[in-house]
This record gives sequence, C-alpha cells and structure tokens, in this order.
Amino acid sequence: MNDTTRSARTPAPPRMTRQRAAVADALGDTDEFRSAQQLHELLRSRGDAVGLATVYRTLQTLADGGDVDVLRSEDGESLYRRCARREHHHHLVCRACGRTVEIDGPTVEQWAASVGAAHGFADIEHTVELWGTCAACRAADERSS
Amino acid sequence: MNDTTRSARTPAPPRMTRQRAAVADALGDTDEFRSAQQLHELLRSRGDAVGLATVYRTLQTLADGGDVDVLRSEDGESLYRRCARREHHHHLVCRACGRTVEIDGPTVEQWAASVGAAHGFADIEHTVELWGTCAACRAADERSS
DNA sequence: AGGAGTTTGAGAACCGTTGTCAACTCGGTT
DNA sequence: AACCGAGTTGACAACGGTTCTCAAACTCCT
Repeated sequence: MNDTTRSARTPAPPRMTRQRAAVADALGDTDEFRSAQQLHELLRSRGDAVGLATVYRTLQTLADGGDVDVLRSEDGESLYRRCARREHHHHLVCRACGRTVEIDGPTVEQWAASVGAAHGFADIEHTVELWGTCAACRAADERSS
Repeated sequence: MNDTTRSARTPAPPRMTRQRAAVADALGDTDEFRSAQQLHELLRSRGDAVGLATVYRTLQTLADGGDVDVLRSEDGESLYRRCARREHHHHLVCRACGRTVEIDGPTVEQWAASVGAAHGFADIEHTVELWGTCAACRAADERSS
C-alpha cells in the first residue's frame, strides 16, 4: 500500500482553484453578511466571474469546515460571513446592509441546555440572532426621505 | 355618508368561510408546529379540502393578527402553531415531530435591547429558538434501529 | 331573493438552491 | 514538458416552498 493508494474511507483532498480563491477572497473583504447571489454578482463585477453553482458549493464547503458562519435572513435567504472567531457566538446584524457585530450570549448556552433537559429534549441547539438597523443605514434612510 | 359607504382607509372586513374555519380548526387541534403543506394535507385527509393557496393566505392572515406563531424550521420552511399565550415568548421545538414547549427567556429581551443600543442599532428584534429531539421521538428512533 | 364585494382554487410564476454531466483543471507522475 | 486520473466547474434543468392570477363561487347585508 503506497501513498497513491487512497483507501475508501479517506474523504478526498481539497483542491485549490481560482474560483475557490475568489470566493474566499470576496468573503475576506467584508465584515457584512452576504447572500450567495450577492457574492456571485460581486465577483462578476470584479471581473473574475465564478458560476453561481460553484459559489453555492464553495460556501457550503466553507460553512461545513467552520470557516464561514451562515444564518438565515428574515425572509429565508442564507447569508454568509467570515467571522473573526471560530468559537460559537451570536450576531447583531443590520437588516439593511448586513453589517455585523459579533456578540456573546453570556448565559444563553447554559440556559438553553438546562431548559432542554428539563423538558426531556436531547441534542439541543439554539438560534439566537439580533436584527436591527445600524446607525449608518438609519442616517441614509432619513437623508432620502 | 351612511354605513354602507366604506371610506378608502377602512381596511376591509374579514369574512368567515368554511376554509378559514377549517384551517383555524386544524391549528386548534395540535400543540405542534406544522407547515402549511402538512396542514393542507391534514385537511384533505380529513375530508374537508382547502386549496393550498388558501391555506397559505389564511395562515399569513392569522400570523399578521398574532393568532398564530410562525417560525422557520432549520431548513427554511415556515411552521405555524396556535400558541397558548399571545404575549412574546420563545419555543423549544422537537425537530422530528414539531412538539413544542413555550418558554421564557427571562433576561433575553433586555439583553437584546441593550446590546443593540450599545452598537447604535435601532428597531432591534431577536430570534431565540431552541431545537432538540423530544423523549418520545428519541424512543421511537431507538426502537427502529 | 338580489347584488356588491370578498374569497377561493387550479395552475402558472417566482426565487433561492441543488442536481446533472460533459468539458476542464489541478497536482502529482513519467 | 507532456500525461493522466480524479476533483472541479458551469450552463442549464430541476426542485420545493411560496406567491400571483383571475374567473367562478361564496358571504353578508338589505
């Protein structure tokens, strides 16, 4: 059994491609949660276009690896962001521009676990997200009205 | 200007129909969060079918009026439930069967508001939901494995 | 019963997302 | 440097949940 013999259980080696780099790059550029379609459009306008399907695939891979955070906008769209810390945390997101602040829910984790256990539920997961309108968007909004 | 003259700003009077009653009824029967499609199927199997579009419309109306709670399942589907209390609260939901326990997030509201304000965000809303597997579903699961 | 205006429902349209599969690349080999 | 096998891409089809359309049916009031 030499190096090139890849036994069946070995996952599969990731490969670096222009497209993957481009997506990762676009995510690295911003602090804001972005949809797959926004990223796709951004890349296209930048000049190094990537197929929409590839954008979705790449984001999914990144998300699975914990390299990006995913959350659902209020109307169900998936939004992606490269967060500063990999540890579990929550977000305060501007619903207009996606600007995001990473926050801690000091007691949330513990509370969630104990409430779950108290009712006989297992494998507890929790969703805690804050939505608001950031100062900049508020200002922009008033200016245009 | 008599009674039958409905000035433009008056919303429009809701009207009781077999369909609306059926949907409300189906919701009243269960404690569990159900999708529009599940409710549609339930009604059909019960013998008093209601068009899918009508189920969606009715649920939306009920939700707008605060008569039912809506939340998004982990894979983005909208789920509806007639909760015992109309006041703001959170849920611990079984991801397998939809069984739900209404819970309070003692300090959550305040925490959300202050975190939002601290970062200059306005119109703060928060999503706090707990997902788990209830005891019954866990038992059922083990039995079949 | 009569009539104005609301509601319904079958099917089309929508929209974000995933699947398909032949062509193309990456990365290691010869 | 050319070669090759396996992973990757992308145009497009397909999917699944939800909303729209609009003619026919129904509510409610007189």
